[in-house]
Amino acid sequence: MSHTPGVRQAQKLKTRRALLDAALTLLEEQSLSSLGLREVTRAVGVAPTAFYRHFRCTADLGVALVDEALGSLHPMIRTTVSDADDSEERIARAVELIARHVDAFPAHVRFIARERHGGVQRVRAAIQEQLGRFAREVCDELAKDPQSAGWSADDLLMLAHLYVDQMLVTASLFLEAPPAPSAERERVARLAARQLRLISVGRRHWRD
Amino acid sequence: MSHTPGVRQAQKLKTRRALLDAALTLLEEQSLSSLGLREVTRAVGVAPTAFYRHFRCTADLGVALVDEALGSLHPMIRTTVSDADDSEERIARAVELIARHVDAFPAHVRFIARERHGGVQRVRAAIQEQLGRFAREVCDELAKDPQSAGWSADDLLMLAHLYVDQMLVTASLFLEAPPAPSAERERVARLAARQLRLISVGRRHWRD
DNA sequence: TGTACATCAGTGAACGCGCGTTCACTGATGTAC
DNA sequence: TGTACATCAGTGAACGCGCGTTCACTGATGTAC
Repeated sequence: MSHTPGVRQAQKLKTRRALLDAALTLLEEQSLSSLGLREVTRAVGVAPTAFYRHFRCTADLGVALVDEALGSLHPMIRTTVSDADDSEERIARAVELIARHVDAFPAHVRFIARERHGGVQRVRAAIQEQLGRFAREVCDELAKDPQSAGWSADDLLMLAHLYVDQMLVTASLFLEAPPAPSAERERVARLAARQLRLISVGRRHWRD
Repeated sequence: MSHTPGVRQAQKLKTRRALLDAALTLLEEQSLSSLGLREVTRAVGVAPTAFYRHFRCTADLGVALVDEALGSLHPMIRTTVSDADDSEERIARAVELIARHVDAFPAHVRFIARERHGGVQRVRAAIQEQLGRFAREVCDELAKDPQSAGWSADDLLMLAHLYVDQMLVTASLFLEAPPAPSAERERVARLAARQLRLISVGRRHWRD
């Protein structure tokens, strides 16, 4: 039981952070299943064997990255969806929120998009589980809306999955577009907004 | 100019097929960026150097796989969408078509889902291009429908992308569900049907 | 506060292994006459 | 049809290299008294 944080533990966490950050950078141009342990330690500037003080293998590191990356996506998706009512203005704001998140955490977004269907089973499972939790949370959010009166729990969850998938599709489109003020980016934003709007229209007339 | 097919060319094509098939099998449990040339030739039973008679590297092989895999997806998506009108029955049939396609070409579907955002740039680009062509084709199909009267070309393309993405999401859900008659599979089918229905409802009331 | 011992994050040498690529080759298939 | 030569898909040895993992280690940090 150490009450003080401890210099040693602080240094260990710092190295761990450096390993995670280096991995995330390396993963912008390859998949986790080809990421080498030596690559990561080389990028950080520690001996290869230091890796084992933090992770048993690169797959373990991948699982840790999932938690980090989806931890940062979490509030974004939540806000986007609770904003996902009908008004044109609110939809535009939601899309802008996604765009900003992609700008702020491009490596996280890329990692999740890439490894969601990637070659490392445990990482895929971790992502699926987290996205499932998101969908259930979005579902709860939607349930509060008076517009959801008469909807079965099953139908609300269906809609929640549609929103979550749509967020990811949009995020990955922003990822490929040039960053700040570009025509391509505007195009993606307008596309995403109209797709969200179409889903909202479907939602409004679902029980007609 | 050889008028006869030629024993030699036939044998070459046979080896090429074997390489592609072996790669596709190996890619069910890893990503293209970690697929080794020696792995593939070992699985086929030829010398590693034989690989170079067919492809310059595994990325080239990947691009060849994209064309094959999306060639087989092509008619499926087309039929699905041209069926995507309102009736409950037609939507159910479209979903069943997707399910059957996943059963028939699971490795193709997995490959596309995995490499769409995977670590090999040229393969990603090839997939994006093909999916773009699909969307435009679907767009043409939608344009024929009287329901599309008053839709701008842009809005139709937006809807087409929504359908194409939705097809892929659904296909990849079927991929993870146990195959023939399972409760999980039925659950996925019903979910997909309701999502398609919600999109159809949105489409019908788009111009309200 | 000072001392003696324990912990443990990071080291560096060593290992066996499979990788991608090169090269000169072989021998069946194809072609010209 | 038969012969002589060209083509080229697949071979097998060899290469240098970076990989993941093991091990005994070092020395700063932490702990007990």
